[in-house]
Amino acid sequence: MTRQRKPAAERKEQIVDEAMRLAAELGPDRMTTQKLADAVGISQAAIFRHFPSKKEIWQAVAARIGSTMPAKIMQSDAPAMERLRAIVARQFAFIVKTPAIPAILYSRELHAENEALREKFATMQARRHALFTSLFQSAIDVGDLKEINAEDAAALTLALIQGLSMRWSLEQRRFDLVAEGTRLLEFQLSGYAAA
Amino acid sequence: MTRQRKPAAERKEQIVDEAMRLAAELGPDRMTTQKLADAVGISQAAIFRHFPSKKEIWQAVAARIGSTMPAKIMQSDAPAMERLRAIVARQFAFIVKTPAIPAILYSRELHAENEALREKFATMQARRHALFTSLFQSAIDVGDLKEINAEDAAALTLALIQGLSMRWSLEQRRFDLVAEGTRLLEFQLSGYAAA
DNA sequence: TCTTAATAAGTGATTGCACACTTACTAACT
DNA sequence: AGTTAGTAAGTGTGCAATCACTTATTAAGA
Repeated sequence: MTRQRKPAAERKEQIVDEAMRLAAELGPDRMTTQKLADAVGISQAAIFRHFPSKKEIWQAVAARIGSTMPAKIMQSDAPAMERLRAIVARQFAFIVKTPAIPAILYSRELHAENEALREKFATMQARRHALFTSLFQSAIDVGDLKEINAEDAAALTLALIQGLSMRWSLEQRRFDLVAEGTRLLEFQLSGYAAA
Repeated sequence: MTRQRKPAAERKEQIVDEAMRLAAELGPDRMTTQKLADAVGISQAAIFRHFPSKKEIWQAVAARIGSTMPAKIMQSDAPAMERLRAIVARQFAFIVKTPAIPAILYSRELHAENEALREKFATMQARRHALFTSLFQSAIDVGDLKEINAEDAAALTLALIQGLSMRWSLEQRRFDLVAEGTRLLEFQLSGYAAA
């Protein structure tokens, strides 16, 4: 076999790429180092030159997801609900572009044994809940929304995002996540408009 | 080892019981026939006297879940939103009593290779969506709710149930699913009340 | 500017373990 | 005595991880 050497940094990136693709395609538990090696185009043993264990590969994947996640900022002068819409839309679009996210995040198997992943998930969750709550609250404060419970509204929005993207992932991505997601968000928000 | 014989029917029930418990605890993919045998208190080989393959165990679990699922009927003279509340509450309560449900239903691994399960899931999903839609629609028709899109409201309610119970399952059932769920449903419905 | 030593990135073969499933035998009920 | 529910000890497979070894790339000394 003709060897195709690549610098380690590049190869590691490639391994992470393929790991994410395979995780989305087969499910995290069905991704073996052999399949991963085949996808990358190197031997199974070579995988372990770049990562000391399979677990480390998942850590790298988690790190990659974390680092490419769109930053949640936007020009702060836009109305709060516009910002919320933009954030949610961007979130859905990101998931569509990175289908490994629901596959990995919602996999019980990884959750059960990967402390770091569980931690990361909980933190993300809490941060988004706080962000959404503050957005709802400021929209209420300026009178754009009626007097609702901002925390509940935030929790409902989060459940919407998660429930929908999980179903999208399980149903082999058969429906248009962005369209369906933004449509349902629009519907949810229409109930809160100030009288 | 002292043998503890039991009639096959009883033993099969017990195996299904433990399979559900372990699936909820460890995730379906982490449930091995050895762990299952330990939990039941028989040898691993004995499992295969009662089920020809592991796949058949999952079929039996699916059948059990299907048969114990609460029927969705209620006295039809109650207001539609009361019926919806009752159905959703019962659904959450059932999940709490049967935590294997989200673990199995939302597992990619089983989804990927168990055609029957995927089918069942899709059918359940469609039926519930239709039921919820009709309930919302009749509440609108009698003037209990304002003129909203009943299909969207139903979809949002379903996403709420699924998103929340998945998170409850992943987070090791750390929060009170029934309380949180009914609270969020209440909140969702409050937006639709007729003016 | 050519050797040449050092290092980086690969390979095929193997190990050890966990798994689903099988086989040959055995004790308990009727 | 015959059937049934069990066991102990296997089999083969797939897996992550390791091993001894090879080839490509880089860099230093002449």
